[in-house]
Amino acid sequence: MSTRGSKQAKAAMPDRQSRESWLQAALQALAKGGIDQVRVEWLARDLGVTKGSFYWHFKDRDQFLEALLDYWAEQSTQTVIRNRSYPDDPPARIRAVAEDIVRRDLAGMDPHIRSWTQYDPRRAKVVASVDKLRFGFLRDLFVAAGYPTDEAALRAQCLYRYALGEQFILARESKAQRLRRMHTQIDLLLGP
Amino acid sequence: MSTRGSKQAKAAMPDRQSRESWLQAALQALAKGGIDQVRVEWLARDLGVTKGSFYWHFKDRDQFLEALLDYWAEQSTQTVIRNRSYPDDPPARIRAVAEDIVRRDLAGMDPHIRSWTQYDPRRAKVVASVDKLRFGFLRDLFVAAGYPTDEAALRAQCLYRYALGEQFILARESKAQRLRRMHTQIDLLLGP
DNA sequence: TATTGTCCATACGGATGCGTATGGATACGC
DNA sequence: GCGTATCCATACGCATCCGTATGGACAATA
Repeated sequence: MSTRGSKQAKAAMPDRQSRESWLQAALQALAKGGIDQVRVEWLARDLGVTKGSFYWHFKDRDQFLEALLDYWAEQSTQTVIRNRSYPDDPPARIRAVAEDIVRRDLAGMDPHIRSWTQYDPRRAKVVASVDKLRFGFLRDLFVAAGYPTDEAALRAQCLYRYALGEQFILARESKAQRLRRMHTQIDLLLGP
Repeated sequence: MSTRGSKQAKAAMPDRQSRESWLQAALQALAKGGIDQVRVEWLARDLGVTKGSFYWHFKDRDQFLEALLDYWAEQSTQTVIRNRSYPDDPPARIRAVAEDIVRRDLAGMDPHIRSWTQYDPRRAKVVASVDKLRFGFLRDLFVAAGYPTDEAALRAQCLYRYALGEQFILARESKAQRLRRMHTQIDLLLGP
């Protein structure tokens, strides 16, 4: 974690930030309180530096937010990619992917991301492409599990929205509870 | 619409605002771009008045946001209440409620509400109570449709999260498309 | 050691939005 | 018609945050 400089990372030079460390900090701030928690000076304080660093790495806040969205999209699709190389057991893979969605730290970020991007066509496009990728992957798994294409799409949509909605329900439940219920849910969707 | 004064509304006195007209405007702003679009001076501009009005009706912005959340909660649960007096055909009622959730103008507001309230325990509590009410209503319908309690809860959870997730998917689809797919979805959940 | 490149600190100007103070306008009871 | 209550306009101080300008610290290279 925390890719330090650009060329080498020897030992000294404390608190030198990289582009990515700023993005990482922003992602954490975003997860905590939405996009209006992503303030240049606050991130700087979190990182222990000043704005000077920020404006060296980025042109301005807008461009930074652009990069942030891309960063999120990349992180959010790695979940999918990583699960491509799973043993050839569709139901197990479905469970794995769904679990991954719940388990990741990125969980809980979606409401903020979507609230933020909803009314900006450019940004909405990025989110839509993430949705498309993740959904398509789920659908293919249902197809692989033996359902005809329509049926598979339907069930994938149900599961995807379930996983999404799961992040927005503010009930105080343990992760274990959530996972268990999601498993039951998947069993239902893998039924007849 | 636009409840005018407090006592009577004769003819003159243009642009007198009520508490509720402020809340209504705020709700619209919220739906458009999240909580940081709810700014006192912007709402004033929208309503054609100045801040003076705002600070007559409300103590400050915080108290106003408090009231706004309650206002949303009230609006969001009216959907449920209204459907309590529906003919005694559980599947039909399920469809009606689900449609209502999609159709209402409050649809699309949820991501903003949840992004806003997620990390504030007091506010999260309000949202949680709304969820509880709406979910409970759905679950009872599934029970009425003949499922045992666990099964009913499971299916209700699936449907509720589906309806929630539906608001967060930014895909460009018509309302008709969404409704049609939701119907198919419900058929799946009303299956064996 | 001198030089260059990388990264950050400091200090400032400007914009924006919150909250307050005060007075004005209109409607209503008497 | 007069006083009072209701509701809003105007103008101000204040804090916050963005972006820039400028110089300094440190490492790498020669």
